[in-house]
Amino acid sequence: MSGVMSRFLSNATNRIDSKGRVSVPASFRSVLVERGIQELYCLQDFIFPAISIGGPDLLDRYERQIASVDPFSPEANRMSLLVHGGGVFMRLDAEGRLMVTDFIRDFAGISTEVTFVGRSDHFQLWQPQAFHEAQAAARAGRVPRPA
Amino acid sequence: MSGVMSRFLSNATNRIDSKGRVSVPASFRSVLVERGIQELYCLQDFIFPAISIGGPDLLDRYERQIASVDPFSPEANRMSLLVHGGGVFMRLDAEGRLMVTDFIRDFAGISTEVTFVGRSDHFQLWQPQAFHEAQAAARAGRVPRPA
DNA sequence: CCTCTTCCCATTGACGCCCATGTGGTCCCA
DNA sequence: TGGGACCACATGGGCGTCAATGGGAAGAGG
Repeated sequence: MSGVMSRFLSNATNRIDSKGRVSVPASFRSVLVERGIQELYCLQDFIFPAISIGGPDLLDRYERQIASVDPFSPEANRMSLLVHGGGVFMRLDAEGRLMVTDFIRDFAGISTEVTFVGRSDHFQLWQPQAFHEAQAAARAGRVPRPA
Repeated sequence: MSGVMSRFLSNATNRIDSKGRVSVPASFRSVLVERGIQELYCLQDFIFPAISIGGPDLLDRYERQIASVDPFSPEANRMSLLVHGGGVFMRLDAEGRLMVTDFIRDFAGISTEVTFVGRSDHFQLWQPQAFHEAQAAARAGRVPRPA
């Protein structure tokens, strides 16, 4: 069971409440539990107007990439600006909700609803219509336009 | 808990008050406590218009970097000028605020608001708009890929 | 004597923690 | 097979706590 279930799949759209919270889909939450993920690392996607969310290992992978070049080089400085300066740790509340901060709203263009999209080892937050359009574009075989 | 959190991550923008003080984000302050950092070493970033802040170990790392290049090169000369001639020690007040001196204002172009940017082992002070532009530019460049 | 700094306290708004409600779906049983 | 109890999950909101901010007053230094 755990083998198949322990990855983020499919998508779901939930509403943001008056306090700016949104429920993470239960199927995603169970994956987080199976993977032992308690701290969520959130990062602006490099291509799409979406927020990528995963465990601390997601950050580790980017840091290994940064470590592979000269740490004082402009290249490392630039990557750190994105990965460290643009990333945030968050945690869910007791009911499995997360705060939709301005950081998320502004970058993803989210206002009242959030679409959760599974990406196997992590998941993403999208503005619902933007997700549908990106998916339609992908289905048509065209190259999606970056933000 | 402390393992994951004990690095500077994400960004936040705070206001400078009439006395020229600004609150360091609580998440950054807790990292300073975990690392036992009481004296803050501040210097100009080599690439961006930003002030880098960390513990005394930050100075050590920069000195090692200078030592690793030809000591008579223009590059080493320039770095030494910034690190030794431009660096300054500061401490926070009881409420966790720091004074925004002219040294900081002039170099970073800061006037009324400061953006704190996490850089893992240190953090930086940016003029808010400049930070957003630098991040957008970094994202538009070559994309870091997870290992 | 005046200015700049440091220490202290007040305010307020945001966030975390908690419990309540509603709704859709499922399972059981008549 | 239709009805009803039950349950999981999404959602709503109260309330206490803490961070960010503002400003007064005492102290140091020119």
